Amino acid sequence: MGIKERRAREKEQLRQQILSAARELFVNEGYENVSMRKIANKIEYSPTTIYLYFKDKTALLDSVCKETLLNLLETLEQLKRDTTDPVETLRKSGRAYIEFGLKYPQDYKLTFVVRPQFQKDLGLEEGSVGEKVFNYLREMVSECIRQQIFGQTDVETTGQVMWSAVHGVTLLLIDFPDFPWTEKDELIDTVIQTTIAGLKA
Amino acid sequence: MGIKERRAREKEQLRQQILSAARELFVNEGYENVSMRKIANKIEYSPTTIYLYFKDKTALLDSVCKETLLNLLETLEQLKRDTTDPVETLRKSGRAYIEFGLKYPQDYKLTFVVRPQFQKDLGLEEGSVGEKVFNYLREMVSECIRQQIFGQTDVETTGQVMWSAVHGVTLLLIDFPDFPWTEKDELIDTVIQTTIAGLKA
DNA sequence: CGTTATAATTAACAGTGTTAAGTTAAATAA
DNA sequence: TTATTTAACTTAACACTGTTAATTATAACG
Repeated sequence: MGIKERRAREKEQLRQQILSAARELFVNEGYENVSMRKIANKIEYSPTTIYLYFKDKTALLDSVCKETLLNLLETLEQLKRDTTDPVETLRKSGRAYIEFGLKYPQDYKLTFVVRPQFQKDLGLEEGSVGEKVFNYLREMVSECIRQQIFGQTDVETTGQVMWSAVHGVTLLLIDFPDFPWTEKDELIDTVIQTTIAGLKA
Repeated sequence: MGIKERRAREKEQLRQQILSAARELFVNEGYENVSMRKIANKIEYSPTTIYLYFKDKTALLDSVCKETLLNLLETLEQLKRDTTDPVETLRKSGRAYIEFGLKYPQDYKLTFVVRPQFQKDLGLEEGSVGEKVFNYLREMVSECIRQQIFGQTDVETTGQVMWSAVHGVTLLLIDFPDFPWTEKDELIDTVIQTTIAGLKA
């Protein structure tokens, strides 16, 4: 019965091929400017073949974003293993999050800005990768609160405040590259430190 | 020579008619889901007539956004006139900014997220409305620093930190409406207060 | 009235996401 | 091996999109 397995493997391979072609095009040319025919051309299949593997264009986008989030999650969890002080972990995580966004700006925007617009019910639903990323944030914040480092005592609100700050500065740096920002690293540090200081107060 | 004036007036009137039809549709159905034909239908003209008044769809979008920003600017400046305490002004301005974004989410995203991506030279360039909004923020922050309320002494960085926070929470609330946020008003207040507290420290 | 300028329209092009029907190729059964 | 069934893929088509060029209607001027 190795035949079925081989075929399943081949199917999975083509699925991956479609996915990486889509990612490359989405990232380089923007979701709106990439047509199904363009993706099909790139992988040398007919446009309709894609529909045998993905329900529609937004499902394709969804899969691309999921991969990206898994990537971010891995980076963050590695970081937690390497640090013990909760505030320091939070600080480093904030930095890692922002740097991830700046390193893959298109992916970041696709995941946190474009996707929710097209699939309002998805993004942070139960069991999703997005939820896992926020759960990671919850844990870190929760540890800070447990050790009575923060004045603010609500885990949810505290996490959301932190997320707002890093999300905001990430997008501003991405979207207005020509704005006379304070030197990038300094700005990022100040955003994080200010927010943490505010939470301590 | 009153004829020419009347015709110019009529032209301007139709221009405004197009603009407000476009705004209404953009806001209610989203830029992507509004076709030129839909706008044309609404004003009972042929689609191509629009092109006699606006270069293309993005130019139409541009005009809509500019109006929106002017609106925001006016709201903010009114607010400054009504308040004396600089920190209080800053707090209220942050609130007004966020509420503005939540009231016109499409406009907000188009102006601060989508548009800069496609028209890199626009958005905050010299003389633009966007620049004026940030200048407003500069003034307020500057006053706080002058009165030695903030520990942070750099006007630019301080303004950028503040902007990051409000921009971030605005977009998160817009893009993830189903996420279990802390009660909206409380979250907004906490974001602003935390950031201000952090800047004071 | 006839002429000229201008405003608005019709028809068309090249492209989009997506579906239904048709074709090819490979695996199974006889 | 040959016939049949099943899965994979493609072709053709639909109803849209933004936009342009050519054309017609309308109003102002000499």
